[in-house]
Amino acid sequence: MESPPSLLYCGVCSDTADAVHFGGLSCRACAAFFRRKVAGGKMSIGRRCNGNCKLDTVVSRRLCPFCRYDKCLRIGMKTTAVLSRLATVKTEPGEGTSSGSGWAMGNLLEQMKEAHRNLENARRGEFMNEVRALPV
DNA sequence: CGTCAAGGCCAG
DNA sequence: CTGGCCTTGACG
Ligand SMILES: [Zn+2]
Repeated sequence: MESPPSLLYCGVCSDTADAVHFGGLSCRACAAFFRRKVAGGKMSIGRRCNGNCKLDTVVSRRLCPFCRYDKCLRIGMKTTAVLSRLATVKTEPGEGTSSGSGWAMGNLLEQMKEAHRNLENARRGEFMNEVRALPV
């Protein structure tokens, strides 16, 4: 089948995504980046942006590795999905509110706040990492 | 059995 | 470090 590439677009760089990754629309690049950042915990960012960088293109996204990570969480990607395919956007156990996924509902804000909370934790961890990652 | 998503490894 | 392709696993 000539699978039409027009359907999924990366919410981070607007690149063509072949599928949804970690609960968020992302291209392989962003997915791999996210996974390596979370799963591996490696990568030296060494960038202290306030998160006001405008990541909209395939070029601006690579300028700020942290901003990309920031946007990744905002588009719906969650670190909990890394190393676990059974953690994406699914009806989380415990929430039996009729029908409806965790998203697109009243708890949408909850998800957004959760992502933002992760950002604070991530930024803090990144800050310590970049400070300690200083060579000599 | 088929499809979708994640993980791993490779190349630039 | 970034982007991509391939492979494997799980779920439907
Ligand atoms: Zn992307």
